[in-house]
Formats: sequence, C-alpha cells, structure tokens
Amino acid sequence: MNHYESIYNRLFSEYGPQSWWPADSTFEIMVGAILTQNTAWLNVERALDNLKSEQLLSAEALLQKTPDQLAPLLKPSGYFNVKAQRLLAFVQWYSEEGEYATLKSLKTVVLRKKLLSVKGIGPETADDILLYAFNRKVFVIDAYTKRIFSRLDYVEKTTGYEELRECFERTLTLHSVEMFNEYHALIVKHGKDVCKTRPVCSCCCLNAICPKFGVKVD
DNA sequence: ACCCAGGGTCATA
DNA sequence: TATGACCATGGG
Repeated sequence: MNHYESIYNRLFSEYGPQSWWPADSTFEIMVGAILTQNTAWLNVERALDNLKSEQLLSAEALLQKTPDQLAPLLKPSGYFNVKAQRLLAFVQWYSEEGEYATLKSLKTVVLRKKLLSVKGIGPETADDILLYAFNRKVFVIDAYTKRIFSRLDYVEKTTGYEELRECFERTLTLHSVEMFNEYHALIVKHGKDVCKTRPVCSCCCLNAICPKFGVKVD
C-alpha cells in the first residue's frame, strides 16, 4: 500500500462515503463546478437556489439571459459578474457541442481539451466536470490536495497541477472512477472539517502534527 | 478587523 | 515560467 492509498483509507475510515456531487442533475453539477471557483459551497448553494427558483438550470433557459440579468442571481456566490460571463460562455459551448448526449461519446482526453478551451474553465473545473458529470477517471486536484501532499513531503511544494494529477492517476491506476470520486470528496470534507482555525490550523494540511493522521510534517 | 473559501484570467518581467 | 492584481460574497 502506497501513500496515496494510505491517505485515502484513513480519510474513508474517518468520514465514510461522501456521495458526491451534491446536485439533482448532471447539468447542475457543471453549473456548480463553475460557481464554486474559490468560493465556499454554502454560498454556491444560495446562487443555485436562485437559479432553480427561476427555472434556469438548463442550457436552453440560461441562453435566454444576458450576463447583466444573470449576475444578480449569482451574487451570493461572489465574483458574480465574472461568473455570469463564465457560465454563459460554458453554456453556449455546451449547447453548440450538442449537450450531454453528444459530448459523452468523446474520449476523455478530447473532452478535457474542449472543456479547457472554454474561457473560465480551468484545470480543476474541467476535471470536476469530467469526474462528477461525465464519470471519467480523472483525479481532481484542489488547494487542499496540494497542501496535504506537499506538507506530508509526498510531493514538492512547487508541483504543478498537471504533474500532481498524473502522480495520483499513475499511482491509483488500478482503482475505479468511484474511488477517484470519493477520494477528492474526502479531501474536501477533511479540509472543511479540520482546517477552519485561523490563521492556521494545527492539522496536517498546514503544519505541526495532525490529530487525525498523527504524522509529523514541515 | 482579518482570513479565506471545492479558481481562473490577464498583464507584466 | 512565474508572480501579482483582480474578481466579491459570507462565515468563522
């Protein structure tokens, strides 16, 4: 058992299954992935509720709106002007590509490249969509993941997104897409659950000794 | 009052 | 390629 599997097992035994992504539809997953960029999930839920109450959780409905009409609804999720444009840019692309039915037949590498070509969709958002909306076996790297694995000295602090993603995917290659799904969700859960103390917490993802993992870092 | 959240783009060097 | 500025609300 390697470090990557070991951390997964500890997280899973600590928190159990997370059943991600929290949403009622695949389209809502994709919208949520954009809205949650550098934003607390609670605020994203408020924006999603606004969209739901206006019946706007479909490509067709969103395409009837302008950024100025959308922005007020996205207000609670922050960066509302930016996100209104990003959401519309994504939806226009999504619609042009034939939505889910057409996109699902593309190979993962091709679909990933297409997602990244949309303005406002970066590596993490693309991988959220690939893993949680299209059930592709890609590993999502977020700030928590980098923090935990660099502070445990499993990777260099300067390790970039793609490089770290390949570390996970190479190491966990025999595991399932369900495991990738669960793993990222558990990392986020751990971040929410433990890393609340300001300015720094005493768990493994920041410094000192983690009460959960019992591993000395830094 | 300060820090940060389930990031990404753009300008600058 | 690598930083820095910028986007902005709401909770701890």
